[in-house]
Amino acid sequence: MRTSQYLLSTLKETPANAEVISHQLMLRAGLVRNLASGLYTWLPTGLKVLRKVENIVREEMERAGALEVLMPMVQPADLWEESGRWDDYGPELLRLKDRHNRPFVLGPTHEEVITKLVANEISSYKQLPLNVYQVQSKFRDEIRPRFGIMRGREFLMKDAYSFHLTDECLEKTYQIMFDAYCRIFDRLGLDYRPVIADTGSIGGEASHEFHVLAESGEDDIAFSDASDFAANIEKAEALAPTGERPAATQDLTEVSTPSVKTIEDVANFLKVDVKATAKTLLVLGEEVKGQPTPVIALVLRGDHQLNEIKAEHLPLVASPLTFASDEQILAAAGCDAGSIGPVGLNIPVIVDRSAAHLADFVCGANKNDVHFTGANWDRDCAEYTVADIRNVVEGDPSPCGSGNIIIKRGIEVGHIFQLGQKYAEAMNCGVLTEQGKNQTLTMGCYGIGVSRIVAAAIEQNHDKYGIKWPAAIAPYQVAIVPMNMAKSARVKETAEAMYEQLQQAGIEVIFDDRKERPGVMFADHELIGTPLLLVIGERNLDNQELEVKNRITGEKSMIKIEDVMSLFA
RNA sequence: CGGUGAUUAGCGCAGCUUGGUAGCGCACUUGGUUUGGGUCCAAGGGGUCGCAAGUUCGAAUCUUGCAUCACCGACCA
Repeated sequence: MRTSQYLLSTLKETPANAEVISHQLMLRAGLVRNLASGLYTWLPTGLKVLRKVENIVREEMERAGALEVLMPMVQPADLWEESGRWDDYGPELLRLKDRHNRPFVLGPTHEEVITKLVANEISSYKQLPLNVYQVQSKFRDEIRPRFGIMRGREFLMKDAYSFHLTDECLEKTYQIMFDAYCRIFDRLGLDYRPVIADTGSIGGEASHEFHVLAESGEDDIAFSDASDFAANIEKAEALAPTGERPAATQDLTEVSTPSVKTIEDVANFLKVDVKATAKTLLVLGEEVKGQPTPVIALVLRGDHQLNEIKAEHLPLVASPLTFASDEQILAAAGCDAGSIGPVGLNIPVIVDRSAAHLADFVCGANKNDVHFTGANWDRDCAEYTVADIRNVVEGDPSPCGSGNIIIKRGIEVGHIFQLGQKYAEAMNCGVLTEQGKNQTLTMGCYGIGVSRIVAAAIEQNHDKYGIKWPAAIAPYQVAIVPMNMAKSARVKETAEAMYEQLQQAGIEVIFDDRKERPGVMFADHELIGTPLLLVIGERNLDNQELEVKNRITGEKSMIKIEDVMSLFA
């Protein structure tokens, strides 16, 4: 490609509303342009990268035995009613109507469509297992799109779905896909980790996420410092403290704590360690028909934070997790938030394992501006259950039994699930077995955020000059940068010949034939991140040499013109 | 959904306090100059000042409403 015939679209200045480095560089290098919140146009350079990622994903899917299909983005609402997700999915699901006033959705994912298809197409166990995938645009009406391509509303996703007669067969395919995902991220040249994950709104049993490690990631990942253990913090188990709970030594005592609200304030005011306090959060319980909404108390050690995912998985607690309103708090506890405690509370109390290990602790007294000191479980509050409801923190013992927890940020670029029969059952998707009996299929599903990978790759590979693409996804492998081509016939001839030769060899080459000064060309190609620059200048032509600059290592070297092709061997 | 801030040329911004019909840098066009790290000079083109209403002889500027965009928060006991 000649730059004179190309849409280079680089920017010198960083657009004001781009926050993270990948978003800034994608705009400056002319990869994407914003259309509206969370919606982007891919420019030629960006699209080349996107397609490369897509092709690597596609090759590995084919190698894993998955079959490519393409499903519609617009899906009839009744499919979603059949699966139950019309009600469950929430406002991220964009709903719309056609001219006949029939309801549709813009697909955020395709379990319904594929399960319906398989229910219609597959009728015998002999056709199983089946694994199909597509690379297609998804639409999720995100509450807050941000970080450019990273959390857009419309984005490119590879989604695969597998269908099986037995759980054993599903597990086998799950492992094949797990391995395929590792190969994909290896080939992409990314620093990534597979982590144990929660299944979220998709539903199902076993699940792993694949995270690209980066400071700007939106997820916290808990690692063990002594083993391979890695889990999304949503899922990382906080173990109970070891040993017996210390015995009570203090009497339960009311203390006045006027206008002291937060747990830090209480600890400071009473001159105790936050770790010796318990905080009590009121959330809504699971509705029982014909009765007022129940309120549940969750008790945590003062320095710990509630894990909403763990909490909403508890049978008593409503899902999604909803905090009680001020009125509901007053009705249930007889005081305002800030003075609630488990002692004498007349609602179900669920205590985190660490909070349950406290003795002589500080907590609210269910009277405004009053707290207890010297509170003790069983003696002062007998009715409670213990559960793991907090986030792990650095230094906690790892749930794998070896080492301690460290926490890093990650960008979720892949997620695989063992779904089980949730959709197959709802959509009546089954086959005849060898014994001639109808059997519901069991499913797996496997997603990769193709467009998000482009942003994640930049987060991991950049410097102050711009993007440093891993070779596998660089838009061009090499750039020809001629010095003063307009004046030097020799430079022009050499550059043109080099361009011709590289093109003939099938190498993706961008030839900067603009009438620009060298600095402009260098800056542009460094911004775009082309891995190799061939600098052709008058001063080296007497020796039949040109300069090779490596964008990744920064190394410069001279090479004979006749030897250039050896760079691509 | 809550909070904060922004909206003036493709991009980055000034002008607004104190109302008089819009400016700077980059980018773009033309001519010249320069040519191994974002040259320099000159001349140009491009804006319903987010939208709507109001105040006023007169509104980018003051008032009100709305919209859009961004960031933070949605963990508060």
